[in-house]
This record gives sequence, structure tokens and C-alpha cells, in this order.
Amino acid sequence: MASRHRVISDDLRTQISTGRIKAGERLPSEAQLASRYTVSVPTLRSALAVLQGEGLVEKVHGRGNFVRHPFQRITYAGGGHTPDVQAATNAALCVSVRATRLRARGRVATLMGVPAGTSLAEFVCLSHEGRSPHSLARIYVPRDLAPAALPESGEVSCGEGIDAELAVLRPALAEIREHVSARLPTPEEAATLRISSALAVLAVERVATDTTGRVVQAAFLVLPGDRADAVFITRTVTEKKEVEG
Amino acid sequence: MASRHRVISDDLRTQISTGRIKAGERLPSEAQLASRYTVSVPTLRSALAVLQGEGLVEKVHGRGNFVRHPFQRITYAGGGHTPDVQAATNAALCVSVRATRLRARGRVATLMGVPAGTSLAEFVCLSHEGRSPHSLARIYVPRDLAPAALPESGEVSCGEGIDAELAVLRPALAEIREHVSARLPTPEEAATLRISSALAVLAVERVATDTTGRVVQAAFLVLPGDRADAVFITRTVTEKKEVEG
DNA sequence: GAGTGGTCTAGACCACGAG
DNA sequence: TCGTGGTCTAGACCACTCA
Repeated sequence: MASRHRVISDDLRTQISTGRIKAGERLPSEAQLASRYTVSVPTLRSALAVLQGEGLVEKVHGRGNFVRHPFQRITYAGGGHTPDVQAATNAALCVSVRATRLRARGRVATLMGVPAGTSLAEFVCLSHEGRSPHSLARIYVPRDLAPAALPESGEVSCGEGIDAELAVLRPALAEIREHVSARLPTPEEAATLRISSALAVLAVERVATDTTGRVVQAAFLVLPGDRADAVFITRTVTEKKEVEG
Repeated sequence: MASRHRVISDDLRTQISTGRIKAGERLPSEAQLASRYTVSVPTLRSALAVLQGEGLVEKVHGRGNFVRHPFQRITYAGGGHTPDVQAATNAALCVSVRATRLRARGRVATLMGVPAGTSLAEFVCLSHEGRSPHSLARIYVPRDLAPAALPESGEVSCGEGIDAELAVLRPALAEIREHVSARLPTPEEAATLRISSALAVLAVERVATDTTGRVVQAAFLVLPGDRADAVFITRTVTEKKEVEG
């Protein structure tokens, strides 16, 4: 059995994917759409909610419902071998960074294996494609491994410069451990990323350890599920040697 | 500003987490709760929807709303080194398997790099903890790498026997490529896993290649976001040798 | 101020589950 | 049959955006 709001969302979806409604365009108001489909407004809204969850439609309070631009799909490359894959897909990416100093506590302290109160540098990164935000990252490094000239709050830079800067200072990495989970965004994350709070996000907790076993970086990434995924490539031959040898 | 349904969901959440409402218990009916909080039924339902999205409450049509049992958190170990981590956490796990033969087509054919129509074996696995489903997997292997005595549909087995059976038959793996994404479940997945369709799931596409470059397994995993996550561990030293050497 | 979505209300009718 | 949740309606009132 097909519910009425499913029928409507299916219809709108095909109209969007076939290009009858173009990207960036505003949909008719909810009241207009409701009368067009001869349903009540709440029913029409639940149809739109489906499309929001798929990332096809963006609601803007006071302005209307908009067809999202066909988002460039971002691939997060796991295991630290970021260069090729990520650079290829994220060419037109702009990253704004806010750097601050703070003291470790809670989950950050736990992940980094340092006592609460340890001095850290925090980088809050928000990557954009054009005007629309793409992904959110909070990166923590021990204070002594952060660039001496810590750029202050509000700094905006383009490109992936931060990661490169950090890489210079830190010793060779021995292990990267990435914890991946799927969940709904917090209201704050939804607002920052301008996504519906019904759109699933991929949350990655990344902990990098150097050869001495010291945690040199902890990162919390939030990637909208409609335009981001993650890839992990494992060469089993070398892995097996380690595990079995 | 706190919306009324947020206040209610917060209140119910603390009642659940502090144990004032115990696991497995049925909540009062929606009408009763609505009058208790002096809100309308739809408003109360949106409060419950929040808790469903967090996996704390399970709605059962015709019976009521139930506090979920504190789910055992499952960790999917990436990169093929399943043994230790997964075995430790999934001790009490029961897996039912349905095996069928079919011909490759669509995405499966693409991933496996075989022409449409190629003979494959499909294993549809549903793991349970007690009565509640835990994760869903569709595994495809070339027909010649599947056990000769293909257990027929409806077969139910306990433990991780299938993976072991498959491992015997196939040659050494060279590479495992895992594509991870976050999304909402399809209505079918939600029904099978008995989860709210508002609960995010972690979807893993796993492709395993042997030393000759042949794809020996493609798997589609669906893990409920409230009780499953994935871990990927990369030894950078060995990885670097491969990439840079 | 006009138009939009956000939240909420009150109640109808249907579908499912259990006794 | 009865109580439950599932879907839908029709409309009130508030908040946000933009001219």
C-alpha cells in the first residue's frame, strides 16, 4: 500500500531527477503544492520531509523549499592515504578554519590518552563547495605539535593547507584508527551544515598514533550522508603478515 | 527556544536512562501520555519520534511504545581482520542465512566486474541478539567459490559459520575495499531490522579481490546506527612502504 | 506588510494485535 | 471486540525573510 505522501514524494522526486524542476529552483509554496495534490499541508510537508532526508530538497524558513544543487559527492579516504582520491574529488573545495587553544577534557582527553587539562590546539574546519557547507571537522593536536604561529579565530583559508602544515611538524605515524558511525545530526550540526535534521550523517572519530605510541591527533568528522561517503582500502597481504606473522 | 515536543522527549529520555522506566517496559498509550503532558497526540508523537531516532523507543503497531533493551553495541571490524574484535563483542550473536543462486545484474555485476548474467551465489544474512535483529548482510560470491552443498532457502544457523566456509574455498585475498555511507533505511530494511525508518543506518559495500585481481566477494551490509559502528585500523608504516615504495 | 515555513491543536478514519 | 498506533484533515498562531 502506498501512502499519499509517498506518492507525492515519488512524483516530486522524478520531476527533480528528470530536470522538470531544475536545481536551485524554488518549489511552489507548501500551500500551493498541497492544493495541487489535493492533500492537506501537513501531509504535503511529510512528503517534502522524505525528499529532505534524501538531500534533494532544502527548506529555508521564510523563503521556501528549494531543489538542491546536484551536490558533488565527497569521498573521505580512510587510512591516511588522502592524497589522490580526496584531491581529485575535492578540487573546488574551500575550507574555513577556526583555530583555538584549549585544555583537554571529556572524550577528547580520553581519545588522546592525556590527563584532563592538557594543553591542546583545536581546529574547527568547515569545508564549502561554493556557498553550501560540505563537511565539519574538529581536529585536536597536542600544543607542541601545532604550528607556532597559531592562526587566530575567524581565519579563513582555502584548500587543504592545515593538514599539510600539521604533517610537517609531526613524527611518522604508526597507526590510524577510525571509528565510523551513522546517526542523525545534532541540531547544531544540522544548522551549521544547512542540512535537514532528518538527514543521516557519517561520523568519523580518527585517532592517529606515532611510532612511540603517542596520540598525535584526534579528529571528529561529520559528513552529510547525502553527499559524502568514506572508503577504506586494505591490502590484505601486508595486513596478514602482521596479524599472522 | 525549546519546543514542546523537545521538552517531552528530554523528559522521557531521562526517565528511561535513570531507570524510572525500565527496558522492555511498555509506555502508556500515546493518548494517555498526551493528556499527561497536556499536548495533542501529534505533538506527543513527534516527541516519541525523537526517541525512536535515537533507538531508545520502539513502536509496535497495535501494541504500543516500548523501551528498547539496552542494545549490545556491535562493532564491525573493517579490513578483513574480523577475528578478535568481532568475536569478542558478538559472542551471543545468532545469524540466520538464506542462500540462493542467481545471476549477476545491476550494481552487483558492476561491483564484481562480471558481465550481467554471470552465475552467483547469494547469502542473505540476518544476525540477531536474542529476538531482535541486529544487522543485515547480502553477500555475493562467484558460483565456483561457493560451497558445493549450497544450503537452501530458509536455512538457519548460529554463529559465523558462513564466512569461515567461504574463506576455505577462496584464494588469498589481496585487497578489501570498503565503501561506507550513512543514510536512512529503506522501508524494507526498517521492517526487517525492526527499526524506525528515522534511525540512521551505516551501509557498507565491501569488495574483496584476490591476488589475481578477481573479485571473489561483494557484500552489502546494513547496520543500525544506534547499536553498530565500524572500526578501521591502518598501520601507516606498512601502508607507506606500499604507497611510496 | 505580505508570504513563507514551524509548531501545535482537535479530531476523523483505517489497520494491526490480542483476547 | 477493544485498544493500540498510522495516516490524514483543517485550521490557528508564531517566527523568519524580504521588499
